[in-house]
Amino acid sequence: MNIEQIVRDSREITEFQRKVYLELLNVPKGQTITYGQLAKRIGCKSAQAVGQALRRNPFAPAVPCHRVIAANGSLCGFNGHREGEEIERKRQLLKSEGVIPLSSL
DNA sequence: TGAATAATGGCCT
DNA sequence: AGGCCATTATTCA
Repeated sequence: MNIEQIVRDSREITEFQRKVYLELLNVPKGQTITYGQLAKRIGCKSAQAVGQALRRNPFAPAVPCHRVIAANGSLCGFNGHREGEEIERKRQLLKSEGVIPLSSL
């Protein structure tokens, strides 16, 4: 089963969060998006709401939350707020996708 | 360049 | 209704 179907079938989340996850899945690999841009895409006016949705996201490893970055191109959230070995692992994953051109170098 | 502050909008308790 | 947040833009040092 695809993650998208799981998101659509999940009623444990609000429509707003659903849009966030779907839009996030809609982001092509190797392509990053800021909270503001993602929020705007789903018709939201606040990037914080998107950040909250990702933070509360029940599909943590399923959704490519690592493709979402801050407006200044910095790795926020998974690398800026919470610290852990798994976090660095995601950072490596980002590099594998072509993200992080010369910011965290 | 980096840190701190104010404003914004939705979600949770 | 109040508080929280994985943000953003602006300002100060």
